[in-house]
Amino acid sequence: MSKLEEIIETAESMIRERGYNGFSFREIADAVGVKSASVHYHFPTKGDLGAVVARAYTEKFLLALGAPEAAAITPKKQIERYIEACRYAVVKQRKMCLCGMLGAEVAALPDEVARETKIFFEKNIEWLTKVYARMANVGAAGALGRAHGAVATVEGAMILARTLKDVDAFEKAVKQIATS
Amino acid sequence: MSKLEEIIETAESMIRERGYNGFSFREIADAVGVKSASVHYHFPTKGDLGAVVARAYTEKFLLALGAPEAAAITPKKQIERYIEACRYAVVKQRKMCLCGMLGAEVAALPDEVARETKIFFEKNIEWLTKVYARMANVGAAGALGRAHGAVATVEGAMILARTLKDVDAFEKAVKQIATS
DNA sequence: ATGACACTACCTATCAATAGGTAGATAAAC
DNA sequence: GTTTATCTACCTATTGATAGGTAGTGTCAT
Repeated sequence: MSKLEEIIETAESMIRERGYNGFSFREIADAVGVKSASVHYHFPTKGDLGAVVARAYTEKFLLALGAPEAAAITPKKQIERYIEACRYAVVKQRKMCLCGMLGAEVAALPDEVARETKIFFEKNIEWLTKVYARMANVGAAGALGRAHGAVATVEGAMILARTLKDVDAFEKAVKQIATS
Repeated sequence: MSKLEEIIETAESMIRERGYNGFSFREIADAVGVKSASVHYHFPTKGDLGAVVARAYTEKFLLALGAPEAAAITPKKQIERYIEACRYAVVKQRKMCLCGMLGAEVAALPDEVARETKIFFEKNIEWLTKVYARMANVGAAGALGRAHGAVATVEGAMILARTLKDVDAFEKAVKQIATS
């Protein structure tokens, strides 16, 4: 892996653990094994780095979800897949969702980072809305509402699990979306 | 209002806007009209301040909710009151829930602040579980699950509304808890 | 094939600003 | 005359960021 990729990966990990204001160029440089000036070479400002990390995360996340209109898989299974992606983040990686973290801190972010964070949620809602719309008993407005509810619940469930130091809190919280 | 009270109030406001790592003693001092050394007089360390702010917030929040076993009010109305408290925070005050913010950043917090944040969620879940348990069609396990789901959804809904700059996203997201 | 040049990705060294925190003086209140 | 709440002044560490140097790689006209 190139130093550039290592920087992005390390930054993602640090933001997901301690937030945007919880890491520094020097910490990333130390973790990667370069000097902080080299991080600035790739990303002139902290906002540049944050925006690239957020965009890469969004892309990776959506790729893992697959196409929302995939006929080979039931919508219910797709919702379970969505939850599974977040479960992996909080249970296995023991970290927040990157954009859940950035979303909480949104008022403290440079514009370009806030913009990418917003896009993450817009695309999540778009994906979930399409999936819910495929369900038999759900109308257009209902799908949109359920999509908002699902994103919110999953993000909140991650906060809950980490704060309570109890991964089962995540399971309890998301059970509603999975079974509805 | 005493300077001490002003410091606590200002700290709460700043944490809810930009997070624990998003404010400094000097900013609080400037906002209150004292010197940063005077803030240190009341709160020797940042952790001391954070812990007091979190504890005060929890107390205030629970007081606004009232007793969970209040027979004069239906459980459904109590859930609506819970949502209303959070709606006020995000729609009127345009800020995160203090402990939603701290919960996201929990890995970056001093122990004493993380502890108070955890207590906030434990008490929220306790309150909601008691309320849900009063509902006719809900068992003990169901009440606990619904309580976790409600806290998570509400916290996530606040993140969503702020990031999307759309207060209606909060309404869409919490609609599920209100009508279930 | 070779020398000149430019580009990439790092480096050293440094900057001004800000961070959390401390020591000790002061002035009013009890 | 002790306590309370503030102040001035300062400390060390860290922050995001910049300037300028360097080693290795590739390109290209001669």
